[in-house]
Amino acid sequence: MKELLNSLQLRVHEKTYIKDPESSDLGKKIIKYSIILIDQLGFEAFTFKKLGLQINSNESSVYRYFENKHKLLLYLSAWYWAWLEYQIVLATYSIANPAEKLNKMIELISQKVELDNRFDHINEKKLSSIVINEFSKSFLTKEVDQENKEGYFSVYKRLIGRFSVAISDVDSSYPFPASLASTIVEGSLHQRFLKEHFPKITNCNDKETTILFFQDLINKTLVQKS
Amino acid sequence: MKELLNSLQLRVHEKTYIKDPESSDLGKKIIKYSIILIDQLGFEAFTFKKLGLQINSNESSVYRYFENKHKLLLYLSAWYWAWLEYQIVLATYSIANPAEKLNKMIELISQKVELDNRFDHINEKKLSSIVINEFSKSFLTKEVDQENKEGYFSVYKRLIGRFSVAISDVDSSYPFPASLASTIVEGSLHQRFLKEHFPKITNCNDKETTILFFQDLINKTLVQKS
DNA sequence: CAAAGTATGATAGTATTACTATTATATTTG
DNA sequence: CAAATATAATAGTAATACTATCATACTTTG
Repeated sequence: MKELLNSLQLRVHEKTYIKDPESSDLGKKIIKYSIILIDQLGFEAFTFKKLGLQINSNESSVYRYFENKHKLLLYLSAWYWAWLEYQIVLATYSIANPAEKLNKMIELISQKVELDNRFDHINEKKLSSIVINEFSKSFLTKEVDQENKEGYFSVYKRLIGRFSVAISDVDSSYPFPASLASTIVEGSLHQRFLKEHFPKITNCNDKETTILFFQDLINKTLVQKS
Repeated sequence: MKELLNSLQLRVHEKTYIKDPESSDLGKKIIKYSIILIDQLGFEAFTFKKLGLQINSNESSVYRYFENKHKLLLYLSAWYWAWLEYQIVLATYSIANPAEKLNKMIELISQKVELDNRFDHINEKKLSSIVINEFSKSFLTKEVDQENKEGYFSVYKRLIGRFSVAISDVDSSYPFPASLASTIVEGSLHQRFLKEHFPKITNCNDKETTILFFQDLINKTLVQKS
């Protein structure tokens, strides 16, 4: 089992890249240092030129992997959501009780991310910061409908779908499972942002409170079948 | 009363602008057409050059009012939140029952915006679209802490504070009033975005359902004092 | 092992953006 | 009418977001 996990590779929608970054050393370097640089500089100040400089490679070489930095952000986000989905599926697979399962899912999505050494070139902690700070920018665009149609957000939507199903499994009569699911997923990012930058408009101040807030929310909102 | 309202002018943090756009015809034209253009092109493709062209003025003239388009977005957002706050305060001032008051607040923040003809040069419908699509970009930056310290987000935070107080007025024992408040305000924007672009991950499909979703959420989450 | 193919690097070039600076002109005010 | 102020026009700069071309190095395969 552990060996299986060690050779794991997450599949990301192949339209996000021109050449698969997992297919070469340079590609992996691009991923590794783009995560470091975007986290450090922010998405706006990040450029392929700076990335090329950082990895002792060339701007033009980066362009052979990704069309532009927006597509790179789509790639990184998709990877993150796929990674989280994987964790969630694995950790909740064997939980039979629907309420317990949903609570576990909320814990996994709200908690502080820890490094996953199965993926050497990806710093999941920094990547989760990027998702918190930049993911919204990947869909708040004029091209969102076209890109959605082309499937760039399918992993993200599938994850929300899983929450939606888990919600309905707890309370099949609840009328807004999808909205509650998307509110929790988006909200978990937002509360973690507020914790860092606008502490006065959140009560979440550590790992525990963020989880408790959302668990309390669903436990009160949903009526458990007994 | 009506006359009073007609001469109304909302105050926006004076650091967002170099010269107050309300103080001249050109300034009002800049506001009016920046709303139209940002809504049309999206924030990324919007430039002061295009705006100058649109209003038969000059790029350099626009720069005399706003340092850059980011500050303009801060201005427009602050105006929107001040406007919404005003509506909410006015509409709920006389409601004594806390639960009824909070429900009304949620209605006002979740509903589709209608034109307010007291402000001739501002199209509130388009402005609300801008807030839905672009507001997050105004704080998801590396400069957020500095700008927050300088007060650019104070109206937004004050509005969330009002929700937080209203929540505690309904249920003083509820442990996460600020988080619930920020989740509702952010969520109301997010659900309206999803309704347009990701309908599969929301149950909100019209004005009513968005309001009902959030009202249902607080009515179940909060224990009313009876 | 040589030829061909592929990946990367280096350099140059373009259009656009996000400004700043300067000067000219028009309008307002004292 | 003079002075002050607002706006317009033009030019210029550095950076961005690419595209194109060519050279070179490394890899595969016949």
